[in-house]
Amino acid sequence: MTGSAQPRSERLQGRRATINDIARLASVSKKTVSRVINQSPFVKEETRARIDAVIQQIGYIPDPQARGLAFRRSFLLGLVYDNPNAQYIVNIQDGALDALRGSGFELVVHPCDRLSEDFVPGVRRFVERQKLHGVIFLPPVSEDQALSRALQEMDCQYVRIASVRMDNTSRMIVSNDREATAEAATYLEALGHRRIGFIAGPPQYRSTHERQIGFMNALEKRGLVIPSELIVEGAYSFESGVACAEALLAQRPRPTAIFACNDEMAAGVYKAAYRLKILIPEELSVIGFDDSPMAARLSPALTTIRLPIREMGRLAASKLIPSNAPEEGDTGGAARIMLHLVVRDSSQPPSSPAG
Amino acid sequence: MTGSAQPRSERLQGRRATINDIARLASVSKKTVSRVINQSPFVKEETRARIDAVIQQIGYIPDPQARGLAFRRSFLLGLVYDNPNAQYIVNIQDGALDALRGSGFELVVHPCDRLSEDFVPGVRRFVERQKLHGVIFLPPVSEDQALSRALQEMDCQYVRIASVRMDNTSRMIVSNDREATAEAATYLEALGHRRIGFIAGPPQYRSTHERQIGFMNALEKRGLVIPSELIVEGAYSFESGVACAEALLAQRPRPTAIFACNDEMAAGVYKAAYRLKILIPEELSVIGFDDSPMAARLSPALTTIRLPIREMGRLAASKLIPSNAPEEGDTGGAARIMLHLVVRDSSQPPSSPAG
DNA sequence: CCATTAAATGACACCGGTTTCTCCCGGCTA
DNA sequence: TAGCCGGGAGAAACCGGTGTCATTTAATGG
Repeated sequence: MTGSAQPRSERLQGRRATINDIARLASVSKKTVSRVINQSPFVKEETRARIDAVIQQIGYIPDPQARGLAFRRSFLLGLVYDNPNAQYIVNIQDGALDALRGSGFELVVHPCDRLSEDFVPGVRRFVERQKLHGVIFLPPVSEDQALSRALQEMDCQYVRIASVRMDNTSRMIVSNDREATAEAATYLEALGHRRIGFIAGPPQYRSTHERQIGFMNALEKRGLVIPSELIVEGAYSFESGVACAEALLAQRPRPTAIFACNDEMAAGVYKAAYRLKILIPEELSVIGFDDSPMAARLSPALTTIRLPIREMGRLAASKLIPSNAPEEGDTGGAARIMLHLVVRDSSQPPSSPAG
Repeated sequence: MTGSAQPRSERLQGRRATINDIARLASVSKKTVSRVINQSPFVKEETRARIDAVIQQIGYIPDPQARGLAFRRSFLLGLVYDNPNAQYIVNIQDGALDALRGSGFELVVHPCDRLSEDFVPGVRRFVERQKLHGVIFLPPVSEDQALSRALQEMDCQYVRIASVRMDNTSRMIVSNDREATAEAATYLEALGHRRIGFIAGPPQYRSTHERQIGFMNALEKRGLVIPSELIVEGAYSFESGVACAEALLAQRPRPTAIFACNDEMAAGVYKAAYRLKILIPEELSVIGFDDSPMAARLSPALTTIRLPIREMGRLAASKLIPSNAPEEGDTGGAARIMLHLVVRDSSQPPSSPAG
């Protein structure tokens, strides 16, 4: 009895089970097992059941490397981003991973430097070496034209997350930055603000223009034009936010509200106000953009435009993996993400309305 | 002439070059090319040079999937973390990717839920399916005993990032939380603070105990014992920070300083102080822990203990990849990370020293 | 009942590498 | 000169799957 123990795992000592083991145990060829794994319709129900049973019993999991080798494609998705944005990446990531759960795909992260000489070749190497199943590009890489061209000839599907549609062919997750900033502008105007400072982003980002256009147009519609001295250009960084806010707050009459094109810069506004002993929101209303984790943690909590980052990541990933039920709102090409203003404690009517 | 053009890329039309192409072009067997790729010493210098030349010229890159299949191991590193900590993960990640650059390894991220039934099996599946070359565990997963046991039998090297040494065998990146909080405590005491509130973390984290012990011991050494009503237990979350701070600030006499065991909760202290119209730092000094991106963006900028997260990620990854020059400070087993207090604007001597 | 056809399955090569084993060759020893 | 040794290189099998195509089986028609 002792020698012939271990009835089940014949010859499978410690080794991971392979497709051959399953084939042998189910008395079929490995090809048929392969058919079952890949859900081929040409397998008799009875055979499929038998094979499935063996797979279950053994706890067999096909090797993604071997599968990928044969498929000439991996089961990896790439997430490509440029360093500076660091803050929200984890959320995109978690959203994407949400969509990937149970799909057999994994997410490989790949930061890069868009200004480097090696930017496009680097991304290209990454995609080709790993034979990625798909790639998600975050802004600002998602807006890069050179990369866009390189991708055309690379036989790799990808999704871009950006604030404007790039072309009609590729898949995108587009946010309606214009309408969102319009909403913020309308809100401020309705509160009674007339002297409003605007801190824009750096010109190389598409979102910069979108946000500014939406904001200004909405104000103009309500008969308000912001003088150019109240529009300053930031760099989407905290430090630039401080500097821009100081410039704005040095003017007389002082603006009663400042809209910053992202939360980082809005935090900079807080800092400047703190230094100048200007109270938020009593003497200055502040609105940001992103609803980054920090927004709700500032005191007072920042009124901002919510970017449903996680949801966007989820959508992007789900566009890249084969799935039976297409995501709701998935029109095949671009998916529009609706942004909205989240009113918190950093905004209120001006104490002494101008005009 | 027209027909026989394209002199170089014989038969290699659009296809990616393989080891066979290199072998053919260099007039050697594929095995010899493989030897060159893997830096085998048994290749004549002349042969190696010829092969290298062809590789360069063609721009050949070995396929990691095929290589992995033969090696029974992938060229992927896993980064396993539990969701809630989201904030600093990107930094660990970028640090790790720093170390991976050019190594041929890639990083696969894998969030998980430590409280789920499927936690250990899930991580196990991840590691085994992908045949990971190595894994990095972040706290609190890095402290999990069940996972630790499961890993023993899994033939996969891993590094744990944590605040205490777990055992002597496995590789770790350990931070000296005790000494760091001791430094903060000493600093506060030296400023003249006598009534100091302490917001601890949740008991299931090892770091919670470490930080508390270090803090309290240092104060005791200087003859100061914090009464139990000034020690409250938070959950490492913003909301818990608010609640704990409100509890502390409701006491009379009010504490003149509060140490929160992470920056999230410190931001909560800011919030509570803001609501109660208590000025930081004039009426209340606040110290946090982590030096998260938010710390410097709060107003006033938060005095906190800097966790060199990025550096820790870099170290962890470099411990997992084969490298000629071992990292400095790499003693093979655990690497100690030194933390230090970063004094910013949220701390100053109390306005009316107690005692 | 056999021919015809579609469904179901299997044999074998292949994906792009590595490992194992064998062979060849030149130099050294006996 | 035979015999041994070890560096250098190649042939063939293998890693664990999939593609192609042929073959078997079952279902249908005449």
